[in-house]
Amino acid sequence: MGNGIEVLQERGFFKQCTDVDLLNRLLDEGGVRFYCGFDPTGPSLHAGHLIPLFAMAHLQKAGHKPIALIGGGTARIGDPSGKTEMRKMLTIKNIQENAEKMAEQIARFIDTDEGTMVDNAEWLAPLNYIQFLRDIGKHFSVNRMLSFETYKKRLETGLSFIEFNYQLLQSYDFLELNRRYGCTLQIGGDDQWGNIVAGMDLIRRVESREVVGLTFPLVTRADGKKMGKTEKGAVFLDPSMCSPYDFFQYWRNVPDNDVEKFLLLYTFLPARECWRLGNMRGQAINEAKEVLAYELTKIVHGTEEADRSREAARAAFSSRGDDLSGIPSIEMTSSEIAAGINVMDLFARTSLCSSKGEARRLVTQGGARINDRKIGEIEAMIDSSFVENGELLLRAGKKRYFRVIITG
RNA sequence: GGGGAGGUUCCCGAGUGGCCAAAGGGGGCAGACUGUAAAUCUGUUGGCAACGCCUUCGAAGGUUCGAAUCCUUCUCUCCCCA
Repeated sequence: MGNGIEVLQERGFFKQCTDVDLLNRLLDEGGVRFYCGFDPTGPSLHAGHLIPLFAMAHLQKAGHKPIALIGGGTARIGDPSGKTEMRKMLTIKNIQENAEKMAEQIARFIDTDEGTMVDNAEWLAPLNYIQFLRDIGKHFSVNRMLSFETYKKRLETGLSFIEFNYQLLQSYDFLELNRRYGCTLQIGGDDQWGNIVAGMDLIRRVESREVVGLTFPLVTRADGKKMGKTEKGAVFLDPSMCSPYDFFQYWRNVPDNDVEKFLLLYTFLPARECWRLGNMRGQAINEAKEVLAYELTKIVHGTEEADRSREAARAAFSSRGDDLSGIPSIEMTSSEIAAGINVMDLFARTSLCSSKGEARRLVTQGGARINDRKIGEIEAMIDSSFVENGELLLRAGKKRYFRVIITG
């Protein structure tokens, strides 16, 4: 078994490292304490967080000890890295709620025994300003900070002092984790490079200890679309914000040229298998996409949901299978449907259309179907005669499905 | 603190009294093509009880028959000076 670094390199997690030789020496010794931060600025982790989660899992499998740092303190500030605008301030209560949800989600990826989940609010919140400036602030050169790309960019659009301080806080986190847990490695997305290097420098100055930083490449899609974005927003890990079926479908529909890369990054399948699947061409690569979607959905939502999603997708798009239960649904009473409901009203009630105007457009343009029957008239009334097997299968366009289950 | 420039629909960005629900681009959605891919082409893109009505152009007032466009106050951002 290797020290973990070759796994990361082989699978595409390796972008930059502050000192590869040192990293190798450290990892060879085994049991390295490493950390990665997650700021609880939203109610759920999303596709963009998957890379660090998988990286942590790989390193843990190689025998190292992860620390998932929840940025309950730093989230009160907002990291300007990679952003062009200031992030709006969140309430402390809000941040705490987010933090709890994120902790649960992170726990799906790493084994969280022995207190490997910490919140930096623990040491950042009680900080004394004057003391912090004396102890930590003196080690930072504004000139140097301004030379960083992230700040340069923000100088054009505006950078508040509070955001400018983010780097000091993240550096202090690294220092604190080094002191408390002997943490010697910080990993993160490449947009964190500046912050990681700053933390490394701080530890060298204050503790005279050498630590290492490693970043992952920022993942992009071959078609230039934003990673993890759907028409309705981000691909969240929280099933109430993005259903397992929709999550599955996002990965099932990834561009051909990304399949191999994503299999390596977002599944635990052996690299050899990823390459094999990624090499498929034409029609055949759909099989590889299904594997990608299935494996990832399984990790995030569990085997049962992954099975249901796959079955539903097969039933909807191919002749294989007939179990559509994995497709998102709402319920409607039989008396309600017996009375009849207008097509537009019906579609507008599902997540297929967000307004009646949108539903009208869908129907007018010929994209609305119920149980495979095209509905082109906006006045059309849907009643019991449309029901099959106790439900209505609504379809918008070629690949968006939704079920209306008739009850009572 | 002084001076200047600005805040427009999901985003960027036109519009400086009626022809403005607001150009253009991006994004989204739909149709054609196809492999539940990409690329391309076409249409469409505030809401609704829809030949009409309502809400939107930083916020609140005001002028006017009529304002995103004019005036007042407030607020936020950027730039220059201190």
